[in-house]
Amino acid sequence: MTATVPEQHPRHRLDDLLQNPVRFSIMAALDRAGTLGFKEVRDAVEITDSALSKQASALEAAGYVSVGKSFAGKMPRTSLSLTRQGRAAWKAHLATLREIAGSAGEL
Amino acid sequence: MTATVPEQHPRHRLDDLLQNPVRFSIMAALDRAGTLGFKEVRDAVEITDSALSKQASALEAAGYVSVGKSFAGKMPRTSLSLTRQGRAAWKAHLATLREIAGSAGEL
DNA sequence: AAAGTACTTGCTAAAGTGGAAAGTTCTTGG
DNA sequence: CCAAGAACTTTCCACTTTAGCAAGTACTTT
Repeated sequence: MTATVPEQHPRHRLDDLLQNPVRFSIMAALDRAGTLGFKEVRDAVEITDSALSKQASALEAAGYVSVGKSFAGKMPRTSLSLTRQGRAAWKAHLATLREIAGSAGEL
Repeated sequence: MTATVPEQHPRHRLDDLLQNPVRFSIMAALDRAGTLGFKEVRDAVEITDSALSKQASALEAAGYVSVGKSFAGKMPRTSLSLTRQGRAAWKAHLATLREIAGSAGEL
């Protein structure tokens, strides 16, 4: 016979990092846009520089977003984009949300 | 001319209460099932009695779920179900999530 | 030299959680 | 009648997360 693995609620598969609405929104914005500048994300998600800086660092540390430093003329430009891993985590998270909510046209 | 209301990120419309994965899962379970007993929810969502009791109270206080006390024989039975308001909040929350994630087949 | 741009970091205070354990109110077994 | 359970509830508490503000860094512009 095949051993039955104790089913766990899909909730346990939700990504802790993506639970937070700010990070969720950042990821969503990047997923849509591909790459965005610091200010663009800040304005799109409507948060303070401080908050974005912190959350972006958290996402970077997790390997979900890559932070690129370049220059626009002489001024520094920080651009954000999803890493392959980040995109995968994002899709998995959405799939889990759907699973919990009941995939049927609901969500 | 018509005054332009400063657009706000849909994130601001996410329901704080439904942000929490446990409460999110409880709501999802009740939305699907209609009514569930305390133990059923506890087992479905995989949480401790303590946690469910607390979160259920929070949802009740918010007017999202109605907690019914009845008897199964002589033993008390607590049953939970969504209130009209709770169902509305649930749908709105999902709609906002979809909006942020990018409604296109994504989520 | 002073001010500004683009971020980053330190600090703090408030909130949100969960687990363990004790408490409630009944019911049932000995 | 008393000890045990069942079905929750509440208290206590330790921890984690976050936001916001203020200060700091590294340049550039006036």
